[in-house]
Amino acid sequence: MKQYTNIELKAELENAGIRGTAQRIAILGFMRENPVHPTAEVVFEALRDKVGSLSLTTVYNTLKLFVEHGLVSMLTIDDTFRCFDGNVEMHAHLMCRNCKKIIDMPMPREVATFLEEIEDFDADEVQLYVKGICKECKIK
Amino acid sequence: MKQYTNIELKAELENAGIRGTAQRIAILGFMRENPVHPTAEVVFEALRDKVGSLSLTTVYNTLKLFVEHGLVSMLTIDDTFRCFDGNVEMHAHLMCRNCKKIIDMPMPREVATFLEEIEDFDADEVQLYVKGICKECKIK
DNA sequence: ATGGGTGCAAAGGATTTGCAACATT
DNA sequence: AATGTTGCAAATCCTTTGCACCCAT
Repeated sequence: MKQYTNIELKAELENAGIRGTAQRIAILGFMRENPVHPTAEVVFEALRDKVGSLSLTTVYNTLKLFVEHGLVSMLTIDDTFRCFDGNVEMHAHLMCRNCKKIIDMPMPREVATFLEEIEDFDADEVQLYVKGICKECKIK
Repeated sequence: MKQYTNIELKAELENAGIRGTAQRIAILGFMRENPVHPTAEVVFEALRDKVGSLSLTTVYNTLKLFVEHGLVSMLTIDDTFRCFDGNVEMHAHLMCRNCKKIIDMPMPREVATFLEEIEDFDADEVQLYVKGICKECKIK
């Protein structure tokens, strides 16, 4: 997994037009380096001991800010939790109904074409969500 | 818009394995006859004066029950509201970020193929969500 | 010193749950 | 009678907000 330096992360934040504070660098670093789909709570628990000072409020506010600046995306695949994705490239998601694991998949090519063909609508985001049961849960 | 008789609605409920009470018939009728994507609150406001007795709690519980029995589907296109769709055929949704209107679209054919090709995962639902700005909001 | 950032505590809001009354078989 | 259904009120949970303090420029 690619590692990012604080310098790189700070530059990315400033390129996006926001200040590179310690909390933001830590949160962006976590999102970039971990190919998971964490909730704000998960990000907070992962970083609370690694960052000098960090509150759950800041994680919520920061992730929201990151979404507004296109640094991360928000997934609404499940109505019971809100999670985030540090990979903003267009891709699809599978979610296991049993273990709630979210798996990345390439987006079918035709979806990009579909987007371009939509009339009378300025699309800026597309999400393809598939739900079902993953292999591990099926075995049990 | 197709009209449904109470007899038809009751039969549909009973086919799904649940009792056809007055509240359920009214809610299912509303979902079938209105090609909108209402929240529980909207369904409640639309029916509260038309049904002898109806509570918001019952609307919540009933829509949840309907989803479990495949009578309606739940959309998670927006993280700030949960809405439902009386059309359970596979199709895509566009949502305007400004007016929050949700528009139905045919699902790109390749998505069905994509579903079949997924390995090690038993898919049972797919949602394609597109967000952007609708024509009416763009004009303003 | 000024504007933005953080974090605590409190508020907010949507949804669910406990439970008693009610309806249906 | 027994079981399922409804609806009120209360509880719950996630997220946002108000505000005082802090930091960086």
